[in-house]
Amino acid sequence: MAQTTEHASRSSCPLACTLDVIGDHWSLLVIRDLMFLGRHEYKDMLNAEEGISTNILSDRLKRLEAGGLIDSIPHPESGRRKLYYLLPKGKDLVHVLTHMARWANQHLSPLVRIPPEKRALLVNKPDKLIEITLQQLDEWEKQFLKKKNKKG
Amino acid sequence: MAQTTEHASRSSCPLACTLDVIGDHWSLLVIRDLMFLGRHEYKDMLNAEEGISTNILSDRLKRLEAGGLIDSIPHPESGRRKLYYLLPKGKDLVHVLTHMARWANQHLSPLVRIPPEKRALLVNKPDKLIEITLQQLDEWEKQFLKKKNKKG
DNA sequence: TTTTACTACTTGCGAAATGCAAGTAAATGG
DNA sequence: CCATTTACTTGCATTTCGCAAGTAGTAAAA
Repeated sequence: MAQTTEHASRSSCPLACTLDVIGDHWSLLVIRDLMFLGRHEYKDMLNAEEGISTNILSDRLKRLEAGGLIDSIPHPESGRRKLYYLLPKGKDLVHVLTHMARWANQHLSPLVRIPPEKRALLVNKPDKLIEITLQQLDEWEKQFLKKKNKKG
Repeated sequence: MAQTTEHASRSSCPLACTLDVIGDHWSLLVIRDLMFLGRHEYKDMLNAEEGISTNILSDRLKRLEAGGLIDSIPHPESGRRKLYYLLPKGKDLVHVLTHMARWANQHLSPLVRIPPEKRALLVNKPDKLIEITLQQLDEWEKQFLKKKNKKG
């Protein structure tokens, strides 16, 4: 149960404790990449439109790994590549992220672009969207983690 | 629709846009204070156990105000005091925060202290907890904002 | 009335985090 | 073998945060 951030909290408030783990700009974007966008490699996350720096990406992956939210395996096709994936602790943030996306759709909409089918689900059936998301993560795992029951 | 953070996003992703507004450690704690803990004054937030600095608190209040999430009025009893409160845009973050609290309860529980009645609601009836929270905010507003329909 | 205390900030400066761009080591691919 | 890819690491400038003192306005106490 490592406390992985420089804001080692003096608080026992649940929200403060959560923010100690994921309360910075970049950590949640990394989790977003893994959860919704199928970005499992360092270079994929690095090339996302938000423009994270290499040192920050590396640092955040380390922290999330240390906190038990993500893990990684060597890529099955290449020894120089690496695949990151969400552990259950990380997956359980799907509700937080989904409600954030709903909030953005409601309050920041001129800035936000969501594909229409996704937007429809997000607005009308958020639970269904969550379910679909988690299923897709399951399928990814079946494909890539099936050979080793590693922290599955 | 001001973009109030240094991370002016190059992204149209809803999550990235949300994190541009509230994706730092302190902003969500300010919103938590207003939403769940009845801390409506600067000095109350300053004295919370997380230990925010005066300049950061002042800065975050300004940003949240500029982003339309909160507003303030003079305290009815004293010209040197000030009351901050959530606008609808800020209140709509109740779902995000509630799910964060649930996540903490599930995954960070040795660190987290939640009063038993609240924990029961959080775990079993989160929607009820949200409803109660919003009602309490309504009542606060009826008491303090009733004299001026100010951005109510 | 004057003095003291409270309130919401502001400020100066050191510490910490972030961002940029170049560099490095290991594993391919040609 | 050389060139490219991949996942980082590093040096340094910039930005943000944290600490503590300071400020201006509004009471409250003497």
